Amino acid sequence: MRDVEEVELVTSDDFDLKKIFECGQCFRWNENPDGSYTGVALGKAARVRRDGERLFITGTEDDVQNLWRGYFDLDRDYRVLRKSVCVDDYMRAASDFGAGIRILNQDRWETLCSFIISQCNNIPRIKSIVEALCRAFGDEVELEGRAYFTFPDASRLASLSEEDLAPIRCGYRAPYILSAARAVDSGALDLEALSKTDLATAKRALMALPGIGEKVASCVLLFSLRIGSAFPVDVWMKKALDQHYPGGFDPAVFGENAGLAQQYMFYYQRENP
DNA sequence: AAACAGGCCTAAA
DNA sequence: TTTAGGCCTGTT
Repeated sequence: MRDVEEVELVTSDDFDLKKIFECGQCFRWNENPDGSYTGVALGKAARVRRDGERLFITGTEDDVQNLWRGYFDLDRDYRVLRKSVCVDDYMRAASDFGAGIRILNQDRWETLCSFIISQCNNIPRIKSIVEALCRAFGDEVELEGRAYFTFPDASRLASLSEEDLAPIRCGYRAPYILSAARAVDSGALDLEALSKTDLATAKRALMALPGIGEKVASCVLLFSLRIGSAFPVDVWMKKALDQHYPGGFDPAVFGENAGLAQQYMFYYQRENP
């Protein structure tokens, strides 16, 4: 294995690789035996590792400035954000426990497609379907002598048939993927434009597509459109809310940080069932 | 073997 | 407006 160029990521305190990659927001990063993570995002394969307090990622300084800085949301101070969601004892505990989580700014189309796949599936299967999709239709990229595959563009999938998707074994989600791909490819659904609108507008536009409901739409808003008030509620979140807010709950108390509050609640619930 | 998994859709009250 | 059942597939 030849030496791979690597640069240091400068971060604030709240940056925990395990929590960031395993709090349910992404599906393409995997832990290595040494505790580093390898994954593919934004068209690049990369490995991220911790060395004490320091953090390194393969690639160039340009990659950090142009890709990873935004992807890892490095320009926001999560210690401040974390404090802002401590509205009660429960949230204090949850955000304490989840300290280190950051909300990634992921590719919009990849996020939409991945969360369509996520419905009624467990994480291992979501990951295996996404991986199969990339292997079949993405571009090959190399890292440390190994081949990885980028997430295929909407335009690449738009021309496919359900039969073409059969090998990835995504079941009844195949037509949903294709219709979303065609909507994005044709411009009927402009994800970048939606990222400049508000929660209600963006959510409505996404939910107009078949196979995209409240939950999937909310994940897309939060994880790729930078709409921080989005508050995805899945089965884990339902449990958490029933348990801690039996009288009902309005995420508006968190304002623009509702999504981050959701991540803390979700992670706390999953790790302490 | 039958139930279930990080939803969504449709039909029916 | 809310609720039940079905849906591809893989795993337990």
